[in-house]
Amino acid sequence: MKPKITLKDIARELEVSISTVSKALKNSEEISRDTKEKVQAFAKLYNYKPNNIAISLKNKRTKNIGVVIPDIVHHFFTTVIRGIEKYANAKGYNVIVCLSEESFDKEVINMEMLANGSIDGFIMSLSSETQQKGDFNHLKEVTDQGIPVVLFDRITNEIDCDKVIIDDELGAYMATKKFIEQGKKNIALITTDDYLSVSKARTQGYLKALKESKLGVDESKILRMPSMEMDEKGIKDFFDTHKVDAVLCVNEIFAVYSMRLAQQKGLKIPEDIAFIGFTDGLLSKYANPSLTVVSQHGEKMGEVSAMLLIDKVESEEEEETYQTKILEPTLVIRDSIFH
Amino acid sequence: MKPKITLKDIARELEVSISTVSKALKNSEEISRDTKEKVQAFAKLYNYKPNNIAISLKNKRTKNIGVVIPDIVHHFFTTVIRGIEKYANAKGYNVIVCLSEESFDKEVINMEMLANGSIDGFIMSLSSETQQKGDFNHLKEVTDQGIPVVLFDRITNEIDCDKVIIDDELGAYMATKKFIEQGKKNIALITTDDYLSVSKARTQGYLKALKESKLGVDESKILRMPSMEMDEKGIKDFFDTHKVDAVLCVNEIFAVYSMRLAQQKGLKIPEDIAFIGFTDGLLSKYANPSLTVVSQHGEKMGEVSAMLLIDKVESEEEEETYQTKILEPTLVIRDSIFH
DNA sequence: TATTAACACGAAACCGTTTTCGTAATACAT
DNA sequence: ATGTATTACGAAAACGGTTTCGTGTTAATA
Repeated sequence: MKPKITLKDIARELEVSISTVSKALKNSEEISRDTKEKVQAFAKLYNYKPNNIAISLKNKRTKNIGVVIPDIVHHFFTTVIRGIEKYANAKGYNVIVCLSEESFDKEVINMEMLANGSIDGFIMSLSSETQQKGDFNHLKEVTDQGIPVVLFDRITNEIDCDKVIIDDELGAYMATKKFIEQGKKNIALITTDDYLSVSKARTQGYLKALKESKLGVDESKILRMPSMEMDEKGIKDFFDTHKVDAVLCVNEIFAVYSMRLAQQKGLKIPEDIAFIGFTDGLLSKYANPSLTVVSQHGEKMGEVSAMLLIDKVESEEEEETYQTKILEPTLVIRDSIFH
Repeated sequence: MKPKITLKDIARELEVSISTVSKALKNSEEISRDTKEKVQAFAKLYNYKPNNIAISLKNKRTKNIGVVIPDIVHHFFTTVIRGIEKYANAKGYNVIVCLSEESFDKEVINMEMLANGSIDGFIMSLSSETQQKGDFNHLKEVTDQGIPVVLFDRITNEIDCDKVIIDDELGAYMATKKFIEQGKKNIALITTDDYLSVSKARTQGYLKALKESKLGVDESKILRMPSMEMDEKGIKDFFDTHKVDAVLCVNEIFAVYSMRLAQQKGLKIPEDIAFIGFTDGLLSKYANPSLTVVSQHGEKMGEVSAMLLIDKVESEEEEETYQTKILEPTLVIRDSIFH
């Protein structure tokens, strides 16, 4: 056991003052060549590394960023984290991940834990419960304290801060349009309740495309699930009672599961029924047939979020100007539709 | 903007000393009823929360744990993180996640960043490069400094610390045995080079089961990929040149991709060819047919790791006794084999 | 030789807490 | 009236750094 060595230790051993050691290690002009060499050699020998906590306390900067997300097992969020990590690490920041698990209370608790000095800023995506409740006081408190926040994907307009989203409406619009172009007539949508900002936007895109076409909207072809969680029975019932030849799903799990149901009914994909999902995850790529998806570019989203946050954290002036970056979704064509 | 309030602020406003405020907030017996009430009311009114960084510096405890893993997009690791989060959060700890991305250098850099006071201990799974190099000095340095480390899944015997693994050999043994019982004669293994501790153990389990049976080992039926990364061509070539009726894969991606290849050749699963993978992820569950897997119980692994680590962190005596927890793998039977 | 500038370093404050120890003021016993 | 407990609080050190400012010594200048 060789415990960490401190400035004080070096100062004692070398019989100089702590300030001299500190300056010598920073190569300050104030210190003589001799002393600097002596101190630096000693520090190197004993592998001196400054204590991050002490520096944080002094600088009031932790070089940590807090990420609060609903879930980590969903592929989309993991790619976002990867993007955040990538950018943040390159800038010398660490990432503290907290999971709200779609719970409002956990989101609040996690934010409070981190807001007391542990982090320089937040990157977050709201839990479904928070979006449902519409209570954003915990966010307001944090921004009021001058802690920068970046919201991504699941955002709210009630908080003034930087935001990063993809154009969910456009994504759904593109997908639906694709179905229409390919001659599909009965296009279903499997989504969730509108309290989830992304589901709402996607539903709008779907509706928009249908309204623009001669097909028109048939509300009965929209299945609204209570949450993003899988409900096998709900989907099964829907397929047993509705005849459709194309399905747009707000995530990939709904889509892949639906594909399996269709196959069990003996339907051919994409001839009899075609599928498009959201989120370009492993599931879509390795499904059988592979699933066409609207890619949300999670990694890019993470990078952009981290960039916005770190810019704010490191900018001296506290400008009160916020931007919303809207990323373009792209359609990744695979075997679940014609091509 | 209302910035955070400190003890000093309260002391100034109430015209008492900082120590009195500190004690009053802790309900110390030393302080009179009146003063305590006054201070506590004031603190509540201005929403005083102690600064974590200052407390960390004082206590030499951060209540942060560092998690260094090769990748976050793999389902297994995300479930482990979730398990860690769950336990750690319940104990009041935050989780700092760093990704090595299978790179030795990144692993070293991340550990060094965190080891200088940012965390109370590490939970990690080694990068493939680290296992390949066999260089564990960065781990040794950390443990030498008295920072507790828990290794999970991808471990090494060269470091004395707590470890959590599943019995990979047993898992592979169980899976192979299952194939044999079901009458499969040509059982292939798709694995990686042996430098990955888990692949090595799984290969041993596979070999053991075959040796025990009358089938015996046929080395040509083992495909060793250079890494856990997908190499579509490698697998395709293997299937084009080998006739097999059962395949054990060390991860789910290899398995799901192999299943698709088999289906493209017109083979029936599981009649003509059966599949078992490792890692019980979304992919296995939603594959078509669904994939039988050896479950690694990632979440449990995370919980156990966090428990071991926090126990060490919070124990006063620095016992030099380490344990290795070996979790039992379980076979999750799905449609890719008979049942 | 007296004055000044440059150099090299140390003392001390500070970041926000916790905690030990000392002490003034009061109450009580003798 | 004197001595002793008890109460209620404050001063100060400590955690490990950074940074400002002051100062003694030497060297250069007038």
